[in-house]
Amino acid sequence: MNTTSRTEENYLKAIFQLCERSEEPIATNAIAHAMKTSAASVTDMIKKLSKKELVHYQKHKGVRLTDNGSSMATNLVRKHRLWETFLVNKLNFSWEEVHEIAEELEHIPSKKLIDRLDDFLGNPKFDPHGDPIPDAEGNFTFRKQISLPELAEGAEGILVGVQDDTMPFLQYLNKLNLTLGTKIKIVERFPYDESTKIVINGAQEQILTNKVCLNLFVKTV
Amino acid sequence: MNTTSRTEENYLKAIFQLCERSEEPIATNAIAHAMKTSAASVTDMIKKLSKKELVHYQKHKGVRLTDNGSSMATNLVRKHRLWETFLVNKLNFSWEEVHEIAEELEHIPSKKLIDRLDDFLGNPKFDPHGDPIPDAEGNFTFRKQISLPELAEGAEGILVGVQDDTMPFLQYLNKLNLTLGTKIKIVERFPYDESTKIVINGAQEQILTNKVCLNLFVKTV
DNA sequence: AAGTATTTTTAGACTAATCTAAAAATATTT
DNA sequence: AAATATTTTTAGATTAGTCTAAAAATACTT
Repeated sequence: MNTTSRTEENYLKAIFQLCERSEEPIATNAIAHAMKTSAASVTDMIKKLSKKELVHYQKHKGVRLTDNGSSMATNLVRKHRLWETFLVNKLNFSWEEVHEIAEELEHIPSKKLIDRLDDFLGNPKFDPHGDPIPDAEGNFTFRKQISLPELAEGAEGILVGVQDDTMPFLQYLNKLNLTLGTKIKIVERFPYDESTKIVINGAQEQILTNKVCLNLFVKTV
Repeated sequence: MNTTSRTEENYLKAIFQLCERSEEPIATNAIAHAMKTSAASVTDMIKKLSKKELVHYQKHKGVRLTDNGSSMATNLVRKHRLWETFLVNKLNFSWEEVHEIAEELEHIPSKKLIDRLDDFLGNPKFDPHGDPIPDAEGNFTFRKQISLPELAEGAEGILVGVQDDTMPFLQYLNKLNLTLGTKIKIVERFPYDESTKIVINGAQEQILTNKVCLNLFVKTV
């Protein structure tokens, strides 16, 4: 059987996401933490993925995705983000509700399905959290974006993405009226507590903590 | 854990479908055949479902769904048929392609998802094969329909459903231009080989075998 | 009603994914 | 560089779902 189980897919996706943040091989423990499982289980699975040539692996040296593993993971990301877009744009879900459901939908296997869905949605390049959606060949669209702390005092930007896409953060942004496409102007920075005063859509003033600012991506206008 | 696995769901659905055709308890072998597995596996699973009170079961006496089991199965049918409708109506799949993909999609757990999908599709009452879609409470819409052999010679009907929804049959119907909504007139029956001559949409003449006729449902106009 | 055939259940083994606990390897500290 | 701490791997057990083969129960025939 040369098929890939749901569990294997989840490991591949977790490794892919850890790879994005580091050049180094990924540690067993890091994967165990991401997958909420034990290091022993990770070792077992790594051996299995290695046998299938989806990861490069040497004992005690951590793990990297092979080209094959990487393209499988990219395809999962594509499916995840397209389904999220469907849920928000067509079924009127809000951006913080969709992650969990998309975790399930991303494992539906048909390529034809996902390509038809892509067309149905108008071949979107970014998902409801501003993350890029790879195309059928695995190419990501890059956007020149900067995090809010990089935006100069007095400058303006459009909110185009978030770093953290978990429920609590997205719900907090909802409360602040911060949705994708919102215009943000940096009014003043307060070194004392690293907070930032912004104006939202030229109207509403707001103080943001540094933690929030680090999780917001804007493009300059 | 009071959750229901994918495998358990598939057994429930198979039993539900067997129940539709008989008043008698369902035999272990019948389930084994439907699930393409061994009788031994079925016995194991039946015990498990029985412990969860999803089926009534006595050794050697066959199996029936409990109210609980029945409503879970109905919900699976609802999900299956709504997804099929989505695939055909929104993603332009043809009616013979959708069964396999819907077998996967029906296991996605969110109730909110399926109710939103239902609304998005305009709360359809029948799927692309003419089968009724139960509502969120599990109620089926019944339609007065008869199979083609019940339609009198000279009478007309509109094709509203098929008994067999497997690929080969549906593809055969495609070749004959027989799709849901087609007008069928019985021209003449030939007792010699039990075949039937029909006219499709008042234009195309066609001979159908009894096997095909038995699988077609029409409503009279 | 006795014997045969069929169906169903039990028994025991297998695989995938997981766990805990212990052993081995690597990294850090003094 | 030795001692300690951490990380990773191994070993052995567990669970869900499956299998085959044999035993038990039921059904069919004559």
